[in-house]
Amino acid sequence: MPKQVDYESRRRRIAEAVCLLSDEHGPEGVTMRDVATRAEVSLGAVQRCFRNKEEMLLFAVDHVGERITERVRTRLSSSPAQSAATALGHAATEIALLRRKHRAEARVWLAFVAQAAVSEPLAAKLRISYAALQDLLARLITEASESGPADDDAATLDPQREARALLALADGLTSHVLIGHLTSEEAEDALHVHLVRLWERLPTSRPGKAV
Amino acid sequence: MPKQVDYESRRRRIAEAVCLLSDEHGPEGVTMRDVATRAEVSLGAVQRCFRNKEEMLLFAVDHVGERITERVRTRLSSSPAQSAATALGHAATEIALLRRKHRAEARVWLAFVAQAAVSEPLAAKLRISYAALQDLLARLITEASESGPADDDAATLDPQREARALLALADGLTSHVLIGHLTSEEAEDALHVHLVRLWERLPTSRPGKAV
DNA sequence: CCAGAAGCGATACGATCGTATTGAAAAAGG
DNA sequence: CCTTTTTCAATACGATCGTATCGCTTCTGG
Repeated sequence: MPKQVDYESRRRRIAEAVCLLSDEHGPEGVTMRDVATRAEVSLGAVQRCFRNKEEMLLFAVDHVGERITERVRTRLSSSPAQSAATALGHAATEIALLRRKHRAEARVWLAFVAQAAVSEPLAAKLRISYAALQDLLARLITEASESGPADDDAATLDPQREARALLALADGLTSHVLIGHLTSEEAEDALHVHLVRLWERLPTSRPGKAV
Repeated sequence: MPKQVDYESRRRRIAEAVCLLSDEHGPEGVTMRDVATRAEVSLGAVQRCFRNKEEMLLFAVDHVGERITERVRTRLSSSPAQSAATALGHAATEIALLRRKHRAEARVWLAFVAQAAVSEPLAAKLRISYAALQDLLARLITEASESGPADDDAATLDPQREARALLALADGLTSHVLIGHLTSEEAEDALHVHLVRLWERLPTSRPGKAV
């Protein structure tokens, strides 16, 4: 066989280029040629990595999804959760992609979400990422409510329900920041308020204050 | 002069076609030719109505924005607010575009939001619509909190802050429904819960139950 | 050592896009 | 009634897209 190339790393490299270009012109605005140029490979190389453009975009959205969920996870394990509540705050803030550093990632994500409303295979990929994020949030909420005193009264909070709302709020805030309707400070404030109210409803005795 | 045509009505007719096609293929996927066909006019007619494609898309997004805000307004005036709280519920549900009937409108809106993250003039248009919606929500929240007993204690709720969060939540829920991560029932439930908790914080004596 | 499979960059091709242009039809003014 | 101006539909044009194809290089298995 001929020169062996690491296809996996090349695909990732191309996915990075797709993200950079999607950030600039939207995912539909990226061309195979631009991707090749940005990834510093030939057009033919891109074609050999992916059968067609759609496959390339699908791979890229998977790539972004993994990066985001992974970053949330590392953020959680790095600050080893003084309390589940603060961990939840970190996770939510991370998901909202509010930091200016991650503005590009947020734009890419939003662009793919919009595209997914029209492309079912893309939507399927996104659902996987969203389900993972929601489960993660729900788990944190569960931990947070269990870390409190024994919850004597019956059902206090439905973690999945709370996670759904939190995830939707984070996503909505992110898009509003992206189009300039909100400043990132306003968005962060809204997220903060939401979390504080969530904690107030936890059966925990001490009214947590950390964020 | 030659045959006089009503340009304004034609522009609206074309905008409708743009919406229909954006719902199917995304706003970037619409072509001038398809728009002309769908609007049952010639390509030349479309060109005479709008200098170029971008102008056409901008007009279309304005059109959708007006339709949405107007529908929210009429919904409010039609059910003459037994209480400001129920009016707020109606408004939020309407904004979230959760009804299947308005799924297309929601898709169009989401598509334009994503596009706006890349196109500043489009973002400017969207900001206007969002500001109008947020103000409307804030006004309703204000009314709702004033309808209660004299709020003796100081600041109880910041209407603009609550409106921001509510709007973001509605938007996030809508997009999650669109990509199939949530059912419209789950989204409606999340919105409902959020509103109930909002009312619990109102200085109103009677813990309102209507939605 | 060498035949051949696999990877490579470059180019070609057909389709489709937005926009420009063209010539005929139509309505108002003199 | 005829000129003039506006509108119309249709076609032309250049650019750009995704994809297919084609030699040439490069490395491995026998």
